[in-house]
Amino acid sequence: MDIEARAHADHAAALRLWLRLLTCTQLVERAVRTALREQFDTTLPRFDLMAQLERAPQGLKMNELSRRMMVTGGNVTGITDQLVAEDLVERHSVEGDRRAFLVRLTAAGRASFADMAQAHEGWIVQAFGDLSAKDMATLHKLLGRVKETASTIELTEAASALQAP
Amino acid sequence: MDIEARAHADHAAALRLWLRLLTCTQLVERAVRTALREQFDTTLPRFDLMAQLERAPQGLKMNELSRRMMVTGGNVTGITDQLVAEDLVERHSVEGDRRAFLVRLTAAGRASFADMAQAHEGWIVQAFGDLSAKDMATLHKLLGRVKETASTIELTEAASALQAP
DNA sequence: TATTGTTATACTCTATAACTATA
DNA sequence: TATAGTTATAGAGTATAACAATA
Repeated sequence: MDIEARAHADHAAALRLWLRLLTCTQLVERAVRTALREQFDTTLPRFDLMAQLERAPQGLKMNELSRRMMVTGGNVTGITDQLVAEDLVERHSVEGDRRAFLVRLTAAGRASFADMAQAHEGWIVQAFGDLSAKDMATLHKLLGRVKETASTIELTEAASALQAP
Repeated sequence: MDIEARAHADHAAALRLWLRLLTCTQLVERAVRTALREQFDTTLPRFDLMAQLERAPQGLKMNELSRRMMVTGGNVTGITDQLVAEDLVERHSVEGDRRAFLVRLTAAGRASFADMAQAHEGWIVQAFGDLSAKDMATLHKLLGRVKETASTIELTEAASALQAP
């Protein structure tokens, strides 16, 4: 196979891989969203926010939540407002910076999250359950490299892509 | 490690794997959506619909587009309407079934898609470019098994999950 | 001036359900 | 009755930008 043909084959393989990655994620994500709504009357971003707080018992600032959830600040405010209204999380003032808050789970929030997390774990184990521990480790490792690369994607301008040497 | 501990470890591995899969997909998907908007003033579902038609030169019926794009029919109608208005796709009547249409790319649609597909290929190759052909094949194969499993997820009721023997 | 967080707004994306026309 | 497609609507999810308060 000459260089050009190999490049073409690699490109096709990358595209196939991307479509399959997208399909897998959509299948699992859709199942999780539906189940969260039907069984717990909540949404994925709400679950995600609570999951972040569960892992950070000392609490997280709004901008840190925003970064970890990969969404902009306004959205975090809205979700936090909802959860505060339901007594699942609390805003605590921060010593020495009157602009900021630490958001924490309440006791009720921890209990609620524990229920959801148990069910969630079941759905995820179902989705990946056919894989051996070794297969899961392989996938995790390879996707780790994708994650590194993808987080540095530079969006080539269409024009310059066509003009590139 | 006893059975229970192994189960716990497997569950944790499945959860980690799911989070990484989700992160990878979100990173790439966000880059693609942004680039499609900025460089081609279009959206991912529009691109997806045109990609389906590119692979089916004879055209596809609305319900087949709906199935392949994994969205419900009303959405396909809306996207198709937009693309028809921009002369990128056409609805052709079907012999022998006056309810149905075959949707096809127009010449302008094929040209437009060719431009976008070239840029898209570049973005995807960037995202997965650090992987060898062998690594891509491994990922593709393992994700194929995830796809099979995930497409049959049964959403256990919260109550029954807790009561299960 | 820069940062933290909020508010207001608009748009994409999707599902649901009622509907029309045809099979 | 069932199917193909459309319409109307509601809600999730997100980004942007202007804003207030504080650093």
